[in-house]
Amino acid sequence: MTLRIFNVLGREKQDFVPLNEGHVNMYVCGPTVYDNSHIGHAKTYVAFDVITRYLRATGLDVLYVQNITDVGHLLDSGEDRILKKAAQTQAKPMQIVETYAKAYFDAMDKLGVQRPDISPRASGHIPEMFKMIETLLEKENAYVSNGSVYFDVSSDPNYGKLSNRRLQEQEAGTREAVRGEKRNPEDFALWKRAEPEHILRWDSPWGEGFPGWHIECSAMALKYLGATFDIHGGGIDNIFPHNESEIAQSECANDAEFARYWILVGSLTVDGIKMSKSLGNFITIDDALKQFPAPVIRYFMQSVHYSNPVDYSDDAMNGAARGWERLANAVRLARQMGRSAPEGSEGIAFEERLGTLRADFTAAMDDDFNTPQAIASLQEFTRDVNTFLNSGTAIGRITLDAILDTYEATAGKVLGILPSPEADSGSAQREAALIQMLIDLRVQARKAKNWAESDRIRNELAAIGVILEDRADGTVWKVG
RNA sequence: GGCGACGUGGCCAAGGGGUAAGGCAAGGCUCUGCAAAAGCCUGAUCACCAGUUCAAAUCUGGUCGUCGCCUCCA
Repeated sequence: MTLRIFNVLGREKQDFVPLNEGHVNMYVCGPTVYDNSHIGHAKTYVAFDVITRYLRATGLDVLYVQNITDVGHLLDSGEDRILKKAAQTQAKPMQIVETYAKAYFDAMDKLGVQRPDISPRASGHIPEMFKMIETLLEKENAYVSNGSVYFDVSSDPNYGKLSNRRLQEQEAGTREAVRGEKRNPEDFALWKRAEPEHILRWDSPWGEGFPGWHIECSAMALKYLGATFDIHGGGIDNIFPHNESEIAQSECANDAEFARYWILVGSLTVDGIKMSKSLGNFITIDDALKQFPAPVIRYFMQSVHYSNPVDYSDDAMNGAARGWERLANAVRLARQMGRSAPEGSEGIAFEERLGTLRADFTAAMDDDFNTPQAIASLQEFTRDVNTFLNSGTAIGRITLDAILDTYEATAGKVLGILPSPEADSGSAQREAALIQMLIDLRVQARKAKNWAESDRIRNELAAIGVILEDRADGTVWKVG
């Protein structure tokens, strides 16, 4: 079975064949760091995190580049969004950038998103952009106008091939101020002349200015991944004009195909509508983490295929939380049983079921990273695991470890949704020992049928977040 | 107006020509001092209409509806 990917370029599912066998070069459009990251970012970057993890799990060597945009883009008011924020907070632009770049990485770390191999910043690649712009000028794909440089869309017959947009059909609704400088309204800026009040500015062959809206990705992708690379990712909302323009610039400048596979992620809405500050439905990742643990958020994001839009709502999140809980409980039970299990391989016949789960999981992921299907496989598997663990038959350490290894290889390493293991630190061990002492006391009370005392211990532990569950073979605990 | 996605049981959501995965919720049951956890059982003909076909939720055309993009956006 080979991996198949829905290539937005061409809109069909294709066998994935890397340019260089065994290696995958991937570029994903990163965030503009001018504010806290929200759950829409979480959806996109969790998706590419899982994609990267899966590619690596299949043995591919992935080089994952994701930019940090820190040069600002124009707002429709004509203001630069980073400058706008800087004015609001009386801070220097680069202070804003630094603050939110850190916040972005913090948020991603908390979500268990593995960091890209390279996180290049636009502001550090101005020379690379110059070079590409100059090439485009030499080849007459671009022209200078009043201190700015524009890409001449009419010079690229392929413009529109990703988004299926043909020029004539678009509204010519560009801002008045800029329209006069362009030959065609559809032309986009490679370099923009800086007005006097513009703080973020660089010297350039065309005067002081700042980079256009799309050139950074083209320049950085070229630098780190080469003219042609395997996968370009991002949010579907950037398909036009951003991704389309990236392709145009790069393919005209490099005389080579740009990205071979385009993977674009569906957007996230909140209660059915797009997040926006003015609507007050803007949910940051930190807000979400106050309500739900990271694995639940990941589970939720992956319960819908990456290419589909997902709607964030209390009902959906609570459903995801309960569903995740079921998987997590089975894993935690297996871990607990492992601590007191006999060393042997009793119950090893269950291994056959481990094999089918791995096969089902792989088949699902090979089919365009079908995480909802993969999770369904895990849920069915978990039903069988629960039946097995609760069957009362002796289960040896080797068998329990095999079950846990299987969870780790699928839900853990690839999906990143396993509950964190109980820490091995000294204080955690002390805590566990104390809890065990209380459990032992309660066992005495239960033997004496002292239900009041038994319930008191359980309730008081519950109040501090330790949940006790009585099983036929003893009492287990978990942090709730 | 143009481009694109989508409409599957109360909710979330896979599938996508051969007769509807999975999760949540609900009800019943088993286990159980109670609780929790876990397991078992119960439910949809796939927005609507018209075609193609031996066969359609899956293909084609149309209708209605929802969402996103077309200006920065993950």
